[in-house]
Amino acid sequence: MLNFSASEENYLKTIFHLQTKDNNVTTNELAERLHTRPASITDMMKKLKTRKLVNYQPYQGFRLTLEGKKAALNIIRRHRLWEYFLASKLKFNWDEVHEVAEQLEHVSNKKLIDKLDEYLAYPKFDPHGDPIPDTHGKMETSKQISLAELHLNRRARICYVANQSELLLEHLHEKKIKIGALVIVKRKFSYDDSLEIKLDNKPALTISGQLAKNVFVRHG
Amino acid sequence: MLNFSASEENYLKTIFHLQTKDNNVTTNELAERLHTRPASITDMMKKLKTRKLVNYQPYQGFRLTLEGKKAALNIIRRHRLWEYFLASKLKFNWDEVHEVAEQLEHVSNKKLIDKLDEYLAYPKFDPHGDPIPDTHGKMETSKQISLAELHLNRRARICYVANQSELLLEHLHEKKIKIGALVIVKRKFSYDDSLEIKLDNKPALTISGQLAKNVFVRHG
DNA sequence: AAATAAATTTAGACAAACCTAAAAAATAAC
DNA sequence: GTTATTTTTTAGGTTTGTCTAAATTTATTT
Repeated sequence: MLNFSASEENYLKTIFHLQTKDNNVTTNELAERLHTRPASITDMMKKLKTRKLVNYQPYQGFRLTLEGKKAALNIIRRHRLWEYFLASKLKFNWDEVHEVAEQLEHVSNKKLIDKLDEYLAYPKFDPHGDPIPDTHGKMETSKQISLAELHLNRRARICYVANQSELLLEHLHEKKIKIGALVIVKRKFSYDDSLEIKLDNKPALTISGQLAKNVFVRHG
Repeated sequence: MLNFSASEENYLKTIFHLQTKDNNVTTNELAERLHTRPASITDMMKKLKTRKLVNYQPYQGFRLTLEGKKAALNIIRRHRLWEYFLASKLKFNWDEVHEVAEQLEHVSNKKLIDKLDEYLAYPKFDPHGDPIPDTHGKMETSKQISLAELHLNRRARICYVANQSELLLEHLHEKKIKIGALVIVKRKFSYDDSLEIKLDNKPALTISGQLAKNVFVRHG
């Protein structure tokens, strides 16, 4: 595996997140995301092009080559493994892990990451619900979403609860909402963002938008 | 706590290790230790002086200010905590941890380090037997002695290995001599300074005086 | 299709952290 | 106490990754 500077890694990772099947990443888009200036993007694209990590023709935007994608997935693997570590072992809140992982991800030592992965028992998703690539860059294709984002009548399973305050946990207990339960959203009330859901095919119940935002599910 | 570049941190840490009560650190000394050129040391000393981290008068060598020492201890704390983590949780060999910790130590986030410390149950010594500073820079001072100096039949624990050459480390591995092991010197042969020792109450083995001088223990 | 606006690139500069080669200071040798 | 040697510093240069301002290309209006 080649070696990259922290800067190069941030570019690769961010291009990966921005590029889609049919849309190249643009200079301005990337500049904004990286809190840098368009001129800096152009500079770096030239460099990444000579390293064969991006395809780039002036004024045409850019996308990762296969090699670039491989590198990006490796960086994302590190980031998400550290996020998982921070949340599960060090008891960081899920909304605090990203910032720290941004730094840890640049420590590049294959053995470290593979041993960390093993230590964490090969987790498949990070605390935000994003899939963690394995050593070969392969990962699950589903993403964890909040109950508030779940479409009507789609079957999903509760897999995570964010912001685990005393009050929230008590409320969940009250409503008998548990990790692993099958859930289907039956109605959405845009007036107050509350939802009517069914849990494990039991009678429907209503929950607040507040609550729905903190309960996460995965399709399937 | 102020913010330092990885480079600055390496300088601070290394000055801390080199400076003694009565001897300033010299330019060449530091250059050799950091695998850099003397001219680069001078450059950096000027910078660290304006930041009030070292006392430095041209041609007179340098030493850390109180502020610089505080910073150095913080970096050493990070380094040794990561070493401990790598050895105790990720099952790295104790002779592999240094290299990885050299990278991890530059991730600066107080909460991360304090939570790591807590997670590791506030270890007092790293896998090489060096004491780990606490949040305030305080650490154990207990005197280590070499195995060669240990009295007959006194129980002690192996806590440190000096002169960590490839050969020495390999030899230790061969003899299954590990940090943390309980050791008792059973006989001393003045003919060649070799020793007969017991490790963790397993059958006695013989080691050379050469080796004994490089293996350090702590009573207890 | 010409004019205007927006996006992108080029040109030139800067800071950090290193380098080499030459000069200066301190130390050691005679 | 000069001279020679070693150590340290200065002067000037390089690379990486950033910047601003100006030029250029592409896209949008009218």
